[in-house]
Amino acid sequence: MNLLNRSTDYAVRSLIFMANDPDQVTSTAEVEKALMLPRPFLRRIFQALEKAGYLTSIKGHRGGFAMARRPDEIRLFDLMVLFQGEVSFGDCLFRKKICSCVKTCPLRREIKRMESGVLVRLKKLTLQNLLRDSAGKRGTGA
Amino acid sequence: MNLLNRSTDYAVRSLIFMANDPDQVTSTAEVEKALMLPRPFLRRIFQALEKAGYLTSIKGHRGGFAMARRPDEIRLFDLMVLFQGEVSFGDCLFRKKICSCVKTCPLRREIKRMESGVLVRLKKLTLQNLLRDSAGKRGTGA
DNA sequence: CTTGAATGATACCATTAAGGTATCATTTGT
DNA sequence: ACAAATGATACCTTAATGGTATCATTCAAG
Repeated sequence: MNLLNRSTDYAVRSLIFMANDPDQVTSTAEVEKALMLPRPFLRRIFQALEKAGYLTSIKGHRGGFAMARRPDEIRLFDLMVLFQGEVSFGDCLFRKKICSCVKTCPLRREIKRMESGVLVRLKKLTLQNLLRDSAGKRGTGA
Repeated sequence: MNLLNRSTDYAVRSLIFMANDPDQVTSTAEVEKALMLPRPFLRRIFQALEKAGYLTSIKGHRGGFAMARRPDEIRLFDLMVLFQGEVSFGDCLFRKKICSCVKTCPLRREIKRMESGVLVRLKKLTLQNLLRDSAGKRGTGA
């Protein structure tokens, strides 16, 4: 199982990388090289980040992307929503409909309880928190 | 996202159902009828539960399955392992190999922290806990 | 004023896993 | 003997994920 999918994961890694030089313009090519992530995929991710307001894009020769928000304004939770949709552990599995017993289902109740614990943490966790630890210069980033 | 997949989910529902009459032999046909779950799929699930020691099977006409363990000995966590494999939030996504930075990756560290919170709960949670709440007779089970 | 390096927008593709079905053999109560 | 059950296993279908490709546009630099 994975809490994050690739898009989210790559987005976080890239943002950490870029946040080490917040004013610099970074091209997908650079990120590809530095983090060894596939460029076309990165492009799609960055475009999404741009649309969502995390990055600004600079077009043309020597273009690229630059941070549009401070790292403490970027929450992991929001990135997950962006790339994975609703974050939830307990989508009812009962034949795709909500089963009649949602309200009382003890199993779901427990699952939801665990979910909310994780959600609290995810919503608190910002890029800044991750940066603090990954300390320092542009290297492997993570 | 879902913490449980269908197999686990159906397994839990079925076990709850069966545990309401622990000594009775229950056929997949009955469970299909009562819980409206697809019989061939249930069969596969029950066979797995039997192999893993949760159920005993009675072959032949009027056969079926019976509980082989007490509900307080059946942990959700173990069912998940059985039907979903290792329970983990943070399988490294970095191109399928463990990336060089596993040890220090701040992202992974956080993910693992959340994971362990959930694992603690999952390992504590038994069928008995779920039964207590679902209270009573064989009905919709949940 | 052309060239090449970059993004914008989008369509396409391939693989895998999940969910589910089908089949044939065997067992066993009636 | 028959019907109703499991044992074992192979097969199928679909959707999501991860990733690629393409064409148009922008723009700095020579």
